[in-house]
Amino acid sequence: MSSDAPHGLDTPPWRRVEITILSTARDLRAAYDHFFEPLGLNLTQASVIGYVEENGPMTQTQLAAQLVLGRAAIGSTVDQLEERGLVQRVPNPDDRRVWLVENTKEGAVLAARIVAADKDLRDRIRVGIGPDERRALADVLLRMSANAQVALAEAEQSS
Amino acid sequence: MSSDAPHGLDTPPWRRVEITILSTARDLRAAYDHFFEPLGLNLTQASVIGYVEENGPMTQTQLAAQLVLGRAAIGSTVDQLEERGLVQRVPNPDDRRVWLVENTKEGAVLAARIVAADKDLRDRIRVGIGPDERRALADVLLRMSANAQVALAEAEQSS
DNA sequence: GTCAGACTGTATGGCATCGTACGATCTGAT
DNA sequence: ATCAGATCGTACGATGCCATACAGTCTGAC
Repeated sequence: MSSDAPHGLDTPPWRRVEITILSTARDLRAAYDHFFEPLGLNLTQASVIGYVEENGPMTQTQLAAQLVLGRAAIGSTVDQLEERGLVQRVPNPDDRRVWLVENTKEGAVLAARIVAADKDLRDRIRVGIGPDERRALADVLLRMSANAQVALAEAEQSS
Repeated sequence: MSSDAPHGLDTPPWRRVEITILSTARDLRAAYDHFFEPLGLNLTQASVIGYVEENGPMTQTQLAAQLVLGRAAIGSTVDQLEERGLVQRVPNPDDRRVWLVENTKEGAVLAARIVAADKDLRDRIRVGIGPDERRALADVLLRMSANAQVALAEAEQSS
């Protein structure tokens, strides 16, 4: 959260929704990273462990799709987690291109604490925001995302 | 926008609003960057020129506050723009700590094209999204931002 | 006046993610 | 059986931003 230029409710920074989305994203990331810091994790790392714990072993591409990140980003995240023994890559005999990422025992233990910290922060972030508002929020965001992707594709094509 | 793991409406990626915000932010940035690419600018650079053109010369700290970025980020952006002769730092006799950032003639010329491209893309991104929805969106985002900042401050304090 | 504290811009190092290119592997059409 | 094309994970360089620390400058209290 840009501590230099805090961006509170009192001083709506700019009328442009787009800027607000970008800065909110930064604030969220900062908050999550700090909440996971006692566990020695950042948001992405925690998400990987949490997601694998919840849904079982899966390939990196599947993880990337679910967390909406590129394959490269997931790859390096798994590297970090593997180095710390929280996650392991298991070969898949059916498809030798891929790994199945699964939590180690240590990772599974940590996952419980991740879920707890995650729920704690999520509840804090959602204070005063109802489920209907969150649904509307996600809905509009997804539409904007889709619009942005269409615009991007057209721009790339015409160049 | 993670071209590896596109994140369309058909496949809602994860139920978590927070992830959606982060990925939408990336999509928006990608779209803006590509739209400004013919001008040789990225989103931040274009915003600086556009904002200065609209509101007159201002200090870097003011710019940072308005664009919701840190002072360092603005500083390096102004560096880049100054190098290209689009912007200049004018000393302020009343306060020798600060510069007034203003557009050069060349910058002002470019500003017109920036505003046009900006409006074009903004219209595309807002297709199917009414002003009321945008207001609600910004409102909820700002509240989430504020909540995140509170949570962050408490986390830092307790550590 | 003076001086502690606040503020401005800069320098530096770090981090998460992207885009692209690559070799390895799978798949489907022929 | 083969082979072109798609897909997987990885490597590499680039980018945008942050946090921190710093020196110069202003400001307000005494």
